[in-house]
Amino acid sequence: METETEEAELLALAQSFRSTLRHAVYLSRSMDSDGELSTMQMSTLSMAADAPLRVSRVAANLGIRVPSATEQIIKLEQAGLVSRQPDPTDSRAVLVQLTRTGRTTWEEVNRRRNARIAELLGRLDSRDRATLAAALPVVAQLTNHS
Amino acid sequence: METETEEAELLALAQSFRSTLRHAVYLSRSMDSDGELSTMQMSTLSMAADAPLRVSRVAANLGIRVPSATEQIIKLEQAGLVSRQPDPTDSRAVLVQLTRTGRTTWEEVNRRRNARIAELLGRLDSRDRATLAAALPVVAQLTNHS
DNA sequence: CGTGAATGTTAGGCTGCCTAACTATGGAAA
DNA sequence: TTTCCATAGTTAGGCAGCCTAACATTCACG
Repeated sequence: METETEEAELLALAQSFRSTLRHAVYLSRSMDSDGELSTMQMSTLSMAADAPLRVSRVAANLGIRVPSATEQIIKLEQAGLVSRQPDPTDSRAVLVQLTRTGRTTWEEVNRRRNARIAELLGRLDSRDRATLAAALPVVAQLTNHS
Repeated sequence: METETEEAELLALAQSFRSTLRHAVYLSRSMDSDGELSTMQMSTLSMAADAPLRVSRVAANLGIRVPSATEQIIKLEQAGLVSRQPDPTDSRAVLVQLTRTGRTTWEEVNRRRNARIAELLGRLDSRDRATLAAALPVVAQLTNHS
């Protein structure tokens, strides 16, 4: 029964994957705990850095509900990183956009976090780095499909 | 300047890695939202499944503070999945161990979540699966070193 | 002994998510 | 035009999970 061993291998991989997922979450949390801005807030700024967007778009991209997005956006607004303007083409909607301070802060935090991760990755030998790099798009594929 | 391009590549990889990390967290959150048990609670059960252990060990392994671990453990206790016994060798300490219900529940939830991830992984072609499998230990290495 | 370290628990607070209920605008159909 | 439903967002209230500070108990050592 070829399919049975395949199934077993798949389950074994799934278990390793889940375990690694925990590690990843752990790592992500430790990134957040520099106190600056949460990963979610950084993601929000990233989106707005490309172009102004609606609250509902932010919520969808973050995978959270609209009221939760509103909450986060209001915090970013109070921190002066983001502004909320009514959408001229639809006055029900609100456009979230980066302020100048928001952009510079975002760039700087981004730089710092990239450097921190780069430092971690730098400890790997180049073979491991290549392995990791190859796997990143696969993970992206996994989450996009679901 | 060879080292400069290396540095730039490392930063680029770091950026991709951070982005993928977000995806991973997203995926992990969606796993949790089946309502059953949180990933952290499952991890706690996993530890206790091996052998009874102290609250402080649970906290250390989960990367949280002792009071937070106490909180989670009490919830697991109230759910009947875990029992708290004073450590016979040190009556300050508390040993967390699985109840019979705890073990069967843990096994079943584990099975279900493995199956869910396996189903996701099954959609990948075998080449991508191999790439992913190769990268898992690298990620583990990353988080252990930090 | 007695004093400082170690182990947990309790109390109180914060963040981030949720649902339900509401306001206001848009759009289409009578 | 007017009515009515859908869409966009906010407000209110609640819950989970983390934190620090303060505490009780036990241990271990001088």
